[in-house]
Amino acid sequence: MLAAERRDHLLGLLAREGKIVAKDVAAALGISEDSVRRDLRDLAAEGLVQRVYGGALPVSPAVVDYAARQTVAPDSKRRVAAVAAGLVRPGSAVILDGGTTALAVAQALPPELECTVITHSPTIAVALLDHPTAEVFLLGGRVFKHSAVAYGAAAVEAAQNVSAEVCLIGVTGVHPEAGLTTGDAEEAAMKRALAARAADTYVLASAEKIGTASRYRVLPWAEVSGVITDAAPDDAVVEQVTGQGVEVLFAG
Amino acid sequence: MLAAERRDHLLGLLAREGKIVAKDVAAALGISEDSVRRDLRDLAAEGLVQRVYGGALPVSPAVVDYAARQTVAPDSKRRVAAVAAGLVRPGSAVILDGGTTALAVAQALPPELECTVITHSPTIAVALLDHPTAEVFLLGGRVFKHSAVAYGAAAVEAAQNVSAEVCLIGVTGVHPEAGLTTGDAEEAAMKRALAARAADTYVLASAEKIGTASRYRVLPWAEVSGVITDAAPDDAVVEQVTGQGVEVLFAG
DNA sequence: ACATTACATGCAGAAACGTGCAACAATGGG
DNA sequence: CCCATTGTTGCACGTTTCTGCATGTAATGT
Repeated sequence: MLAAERRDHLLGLLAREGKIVAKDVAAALGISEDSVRRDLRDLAAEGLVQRVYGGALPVSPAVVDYAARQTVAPDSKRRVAAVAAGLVRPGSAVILDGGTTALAVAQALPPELECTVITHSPTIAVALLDHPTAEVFLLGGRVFKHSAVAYGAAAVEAAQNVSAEVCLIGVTGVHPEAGLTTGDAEEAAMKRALAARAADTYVLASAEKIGTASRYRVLPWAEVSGVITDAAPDDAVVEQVTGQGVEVLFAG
Repeated sequence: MLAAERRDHLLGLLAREGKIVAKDVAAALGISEDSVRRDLRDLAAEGLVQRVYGGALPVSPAVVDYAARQTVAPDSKRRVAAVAAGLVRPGSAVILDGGTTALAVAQALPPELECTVITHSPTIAVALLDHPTAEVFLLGGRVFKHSAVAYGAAAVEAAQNVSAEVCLIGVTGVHPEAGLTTGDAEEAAMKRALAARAADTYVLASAEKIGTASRYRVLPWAEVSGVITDAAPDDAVVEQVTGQGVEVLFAG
């Protein structure tokens, strides 16, 4: 990340959020707090920001848009997302399904991680515009409002032209016998197409989905490499899944 | 690799990614960092790039700031967008290019209007999730951070499978002789592919773009149905354009 | 009052920079 | 055809700039 670029980023952040917290920015960008402080000092010298203890504020505190606040995912989702993000190796490609947990994964990708993200979710594509190094490949198709992702024939066809090391998919049901399930047939087909293009498929399964099943099957256990969940390790259902030869990663 | 070719490559890269890192470009092209630095120095002398430590940035980094994308468009853009939205007939399909003005068009579509929106901008796709009736078809491809749209070979290919009544495109230059121009060759090709799939092509041209030209031509006037602008009707350039047989719609 | 956090300063390693120089290719007379 | 000139490219060198860590100090909060 270029120094000048970082300064632009700070100004954009200030315009968007109305304030800058040095510590948070440093963590978000993966740089030291010293650099942020130096940048803020310089920007303040140019009169572009107002330096305050702990960060900076806009010079004219009048016009602040708090509307565009990014909503923060709940803790459980964030923990699952953090583990999932850890599966993405530098230089590799990852297929990201839609849904809020997958979005959390995108936001959890370390800023310095160079990787390719393949997704059929425009929401995730937009979220990753902020990411300094991630390359995004968007799978097109008809966009469905309720799930906010592209699927259907065109999207499935587009998926045939990509491949990746890892695929991270979200489902509505995770059941020992039924496997992974979801509530819509087209959606199931799309997820299946995505999983087929990756060497390993991991499922993002927050605790409340464990043990439930929906109408349409996405994948049988045989085609799943692992499940990432925040459920308890001694959960009966989880143990049954483990018995199917599926790796279970716990996001404690 | 020719020197001039290299310079074009740098300008394209800057338009696509929003930044140039000297070290990375040198590695990617297999040339020395010195050559890249020399090119950047020359381009900066011509005012085409802004030289910074480690690479270069666009001359006006504010033009496509992601923060600005999210906030409300200025009045002039909103007026242009309103006129453009009026071109979309109920039940018809419209191809929407990327950019802030096109986003404003998406936001200006009346909620009760049933239409199909075809776009290569994930930002617009997300914005239209709110729209109750609009059907969105997303064109996939590699997503470029700086312009926040998908283009490249895959996106152009995806565009071949759609068609629409109207195409609304944004450009960086609108010039009587040069026609419509933009700063990146790939981007120009994408816009061209979009325009080719619609019966009528209209250009979103806020006043400041009138009379300017960039390096790469998108379309000649013969292939443009009309221009939507907030420039003055008696503007000399506008009158020249009208003389080319192009309809000019004023967003007063 | 005390612990915690933020800050400034100094320092060292790393990275980027500019300059000069030599090798090389292209152009243009002679 | 040959040679000189010009311009470009990559390398080597010393210099400047940046960055993160460590230290000590100031500000804040409990």
